[in-house]
Amino acid sequence: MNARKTVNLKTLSETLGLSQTTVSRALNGFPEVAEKTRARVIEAAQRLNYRPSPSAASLATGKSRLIGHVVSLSEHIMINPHFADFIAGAGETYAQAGYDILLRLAPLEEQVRIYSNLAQDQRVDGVVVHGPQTSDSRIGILNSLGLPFVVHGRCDEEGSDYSWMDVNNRRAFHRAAKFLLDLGHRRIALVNGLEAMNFAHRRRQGYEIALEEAGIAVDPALLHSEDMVEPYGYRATREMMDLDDPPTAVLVASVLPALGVTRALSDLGLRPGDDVSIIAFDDCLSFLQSGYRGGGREIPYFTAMRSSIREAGKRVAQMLLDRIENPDAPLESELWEADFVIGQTTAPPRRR
Amino acid sequence: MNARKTVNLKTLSETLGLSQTTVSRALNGFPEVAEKTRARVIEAAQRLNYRPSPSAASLATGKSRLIGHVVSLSEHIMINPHFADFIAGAGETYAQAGYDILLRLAPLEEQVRIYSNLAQDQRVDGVVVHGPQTSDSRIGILNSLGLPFVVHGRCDEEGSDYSWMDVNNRRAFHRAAKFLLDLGHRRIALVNGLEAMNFAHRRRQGYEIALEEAGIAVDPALLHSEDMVEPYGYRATREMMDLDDPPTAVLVASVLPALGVTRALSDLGLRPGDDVSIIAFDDCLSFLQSGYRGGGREIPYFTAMRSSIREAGKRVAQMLLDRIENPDAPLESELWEADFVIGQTTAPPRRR
DNA sequence: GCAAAAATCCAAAGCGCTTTGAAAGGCTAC
DNA sequence: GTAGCCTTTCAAAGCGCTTTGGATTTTTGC
Repeated sequence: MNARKTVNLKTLSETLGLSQTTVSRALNGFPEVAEKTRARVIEAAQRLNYRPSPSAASLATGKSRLIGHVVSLSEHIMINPHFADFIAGAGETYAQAGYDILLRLAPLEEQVRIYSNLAQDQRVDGVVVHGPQTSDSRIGILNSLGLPFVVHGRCDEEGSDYSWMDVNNRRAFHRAAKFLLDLGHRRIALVNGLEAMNFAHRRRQGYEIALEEAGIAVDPALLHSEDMVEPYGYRATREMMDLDDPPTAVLVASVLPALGVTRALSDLGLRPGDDVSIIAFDDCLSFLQSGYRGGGREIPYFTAMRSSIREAGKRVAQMLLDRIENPDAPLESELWEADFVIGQTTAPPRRR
Repeated sequence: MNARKTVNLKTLSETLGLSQTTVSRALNGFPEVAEKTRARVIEAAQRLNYRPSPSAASLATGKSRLIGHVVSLSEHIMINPHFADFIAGAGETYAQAGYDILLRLAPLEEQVRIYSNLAQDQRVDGVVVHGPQTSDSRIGILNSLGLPFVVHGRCDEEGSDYSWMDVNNRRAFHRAAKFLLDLGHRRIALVNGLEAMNFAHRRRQGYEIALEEAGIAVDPALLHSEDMVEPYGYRATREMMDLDDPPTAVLVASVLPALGVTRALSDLGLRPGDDVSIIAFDDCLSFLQSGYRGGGREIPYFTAMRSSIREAGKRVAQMLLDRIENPDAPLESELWEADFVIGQTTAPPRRR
């Protein structure tokens, strides 16, 4: 009825016959207000549908309750589809804590400037760094800006310390390669992500170490490094299967290009597993997932290294919120091991 | 050197020997300031790296330069992957105009409340409505809140008027079904999206009208309606191919389930096109795209109805920004026609 | 040359919140 | 009863911007 004008602290406190100070403190849980008063205040606030203005609060406190995610469109002018799942996880955590996501698209080379601006403007309370390169200038800048941040992944830069959460990509790929080697494969291809990205770099290391341990030389013709999309897997596979000595197994950086790999094989009349083995890194992308959540009865399609990127989003978000709450706490980092699941796409190599 | 404390309007105006008013107006392009003064002000602002505080500006003007996107996690607890591409388009438009995205995850049933809060808090200057249902309560609320918004899609609710941008889904599916009918198919399946969504509802209408025109009864056994993910296409296809009278062609709501359809066929030793025709709605998802941007030489894989969801994002964002600039302008709406492209997955039905 | 109009610029009042520093009220202890 | 100590509440000063309603200066018109 009388919700004509939106009620603010002033009118609320006048209604209650209290000062703005007391009302503000009552609502923000300060100890120096009598519980009885607090109850009165809270009741009135709810009844009058009072909500503090975020911009006013932000101006007064310097906190925006916004978390920055600056993402770059990758080569194909797209948002990395893995990002959607990451953000789904992170967003859930933020929502519970009363934070929102501020999303900005910007090419990598502008991100340093953007972080500076976001920090100076106090537009966000913290940021998540996506897709760290092997050596990444964003880290140093963020540290010097004093803006809380957590890196999803790592970079190998010495010196500056920072919070991060990563999957043990090197070990995962080492293990997968070893699995194929143990099956008897000798010609193993790596359809990797962009190796400027640190995660891809590490995956390659794992792969190479395994080959080395088996006394097998790395063949550049079996190495690919691109954005992890479906057509890439297709193209790479078609190329390699044309070689004189084609691979008998393929290690793929994501289920997305792995789909391309299977499509290529299918075009060639080959069957994954029987003819060519495939192991993919499975980020548990929700729109591709099959039989993972569903009780585990079904045999998954791909043999895979598996780690939910959505769970990673949750965890990174939580780490960041913790840092924001407590900026002086020691830096944290977490390394997750990927699961290894055996599906239908691996078998010993076919005899020639 | 003296960048100790961040420079604000006050210090900047003192440095210049001007009032805050003049400096503010000079920077915001008001006409009543001499061009010479304006130049001086702008120069000084840049030199001192002055940036107006967003929260202060927001408090003073009531504008946040934030666009709200409230998205619900769909049944599979995921962000719809189509959304990522939409936001990639929209984000580009926003970035150019100096807006950011405020992203919030929330189940559909909470969105009405959330919109009310966002409006009351003046946290966003406008919102994009995603995934409109056939009858959607969000529209009415937004209109009564006076918060500028544009709907991606439409709802069929009478009465309340609103801005929207949609693809002509009914016509696209009508045309695709007709194409299959003309090829001689009589058993055509529809692997649709969730029919609570208006777009899916309209697609089904197009499909049914085409069948009706051809004098063919709709067979419920050939109708599916679920979240558009890969395993869904797989499962639906496996089920239908087990029928006594299996379909000879499938109309699929997205390339994602279409991948599942091909996987199912491949498992059955059937080839898309030769054995079973497939037409998919292709949103030009960037991570699946093949040979679309690349000059058009290659024959696309799927025969498809095609409309870039990324371009839709761009357009919707622009429409929203226009509305925010000029809230009293007449409502706009746009209906896009999908392209129809012939790929490798359609052929006349195989003779029995 | 002078009144009127136009062009510039300014002081101060918000916007709605948090927080400092102090006052008032209520209680205990002697 | 009153000094002293919590407890509870408050007035007022920001936070950094925009904007209203003048004031001042310059230009224009005749």
